[in-house]
Amino acid sequence: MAPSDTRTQILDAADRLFAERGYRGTSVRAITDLAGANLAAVGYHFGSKAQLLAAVARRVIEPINAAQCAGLDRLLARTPDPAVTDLVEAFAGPLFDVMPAGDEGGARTSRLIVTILSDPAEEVRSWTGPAEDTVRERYLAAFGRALPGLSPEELRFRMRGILAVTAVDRVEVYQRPSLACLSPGAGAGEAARQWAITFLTAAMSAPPTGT
Amino acid sequence: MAPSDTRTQILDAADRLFAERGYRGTSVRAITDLAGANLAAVGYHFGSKAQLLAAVARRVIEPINAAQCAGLDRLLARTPDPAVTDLVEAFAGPLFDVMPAGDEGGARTSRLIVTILSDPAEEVRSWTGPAEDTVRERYLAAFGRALPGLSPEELRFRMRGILAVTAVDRVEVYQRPSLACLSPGAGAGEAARQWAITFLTAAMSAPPTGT
DNA sequence: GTTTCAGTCAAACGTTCGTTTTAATCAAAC
DNA sequence: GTTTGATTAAAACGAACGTTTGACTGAAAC
Repeated sequence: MAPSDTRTQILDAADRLFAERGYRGTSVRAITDLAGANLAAVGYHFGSKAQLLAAVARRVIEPINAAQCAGLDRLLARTPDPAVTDLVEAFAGPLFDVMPAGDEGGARTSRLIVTILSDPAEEVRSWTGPAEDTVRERYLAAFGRALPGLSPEELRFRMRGILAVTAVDRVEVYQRPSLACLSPGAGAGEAARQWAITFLTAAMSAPPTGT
Repeated sequence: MAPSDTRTQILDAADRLFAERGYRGTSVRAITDLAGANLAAVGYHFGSKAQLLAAVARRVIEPINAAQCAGLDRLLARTPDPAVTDLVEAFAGPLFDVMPAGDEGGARTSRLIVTILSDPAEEVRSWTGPAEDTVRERYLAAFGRALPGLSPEELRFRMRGILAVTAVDRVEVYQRPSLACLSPGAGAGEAARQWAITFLTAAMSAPPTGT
C-alpha cells in the first residue's frame, strides 16, 4: 500500500471540498468525513489545515507548470522566435488538460485553482513557490520578442488577461451548469480550448495602445 | 441626519472588509468595530450577515449596471449596429469608473466584485437580481449583430472573457501592489482602461473558430 | 408629564471551528 | 513473546462565530 493511504484520500477529499466550498467554507471535519478518516489525521499527516491546502495546491498546479515549461521548450527548440498563436497555445493549453478522474472536464480543478488564486487570506496564497514566477517570466520574454513595440507594462497586462480568460470561463460553467454550451464530455472542453486560443491570439496580437 | 447614520457606516465598513478578507473571512464583530457601531446593529439594520452582503453588493453593482445600460442606449440611439469597439467600451468602461472615496483607483471595488462573484457559497451568490441578466442579454444581442457568423455559444464565451479580463486584472494589482505598472492615481486606471479596450476589441473581433 | 418608539447597548446563547492530547491498535523487528 | 514505531481513534480544549435577548436611551407625539 502506498505510504499512508489515508493521506491521499484526505488530499482527494480536500481537493473536492476546497473547490466546491472554498477554503474557509470547508471544515477539517468535512474533509475527514468524506475521506473516511479520523479528524486528527489532518494534523498528523499535514500539520494544519493551511498546510493541507498547500499540499493540495502543489499537487494540482505543479503538473500545469511543468507542461507550460515543456511546451515552451518544445517551441524554442524549433525556432528562437515562436509565433503568438503557438505561445498562447503552449501557455493556455495545459490549463485545459487538467482533468483528473471524477472531474467534469477539468472544470472542478479550474474551480479549485481560482479558489486558491482569488482567496484574499494570506494563508491561502502563501503556498506559492518560485517555479510559478519562473515560467511566467520565460513566457513574458518570449511574448516580448514576438510582440515588439509593446511596452512591458501592457505586455504584463495582456498576460494577466490570458490567465483570466482561461480560468474564469470554466469556473462560471462549473458554478452554473446551465451555462454549459455543449453536452458535457470531451467535446465541451475541446471547444472551449479552441475558442480561448482564437480569442487570446487575436487579443495578444493587437497593436500596442498609444501611450 | 440621514436615516440612521450607523447604517451607512456599517455598509462602508462591510464594503471594505469584504473586499479585503472575503465574506467568510470577515466577522460581524470586525465590521461593527470598524464602523464604530454595536455588534447587534447588523442584525437590527440588515437582519443577518448574508443580507448585509446583499445590500453591499447591490450598492456597488447597481450603478455599474445602470451605466452599462445607459451606454448601450446612447450607442443604439445613434445607429442600430454599433461597432465592436464602441460596444466593448460601453460594456467594460463602467467597470473602470467605479472609484468611491478611499478606493485606490477602483481596485478595491473590483476586488469586492470578484470576491462576491467568485465565492462558492450559496448565500454569497444569492443577492443577484434580474437586472444583471437583462443588460447582459442586451449586449449579447448587440454583439451578435456586430459579429455575424459567430455561434451563440462562442459569443457567450467571449462575453465572459470581457468580464474576466476587466475584473481579474485589477484584482491582481490590488492584491500585489508591486504589480502596479504606473504610479497610483488617475493615470494608472486610465491606462488599464485603454489597454483593456484594445485587448478586448481585438479579441471580440477575431474571426469565428471553425466548429 | 406621560407615552411611544426607533435606535443603541452589554451580555449571553448555542454552535462550530482548528488543534491538541492521550490512549488504543497493529504489523514488523528482534 | 516482547518491543518498537508509526498510525488511528475518541475525547476534549479554548476560541471565535452569527444571532438573540432584554434593558436602556433620548427625542418626538400627545
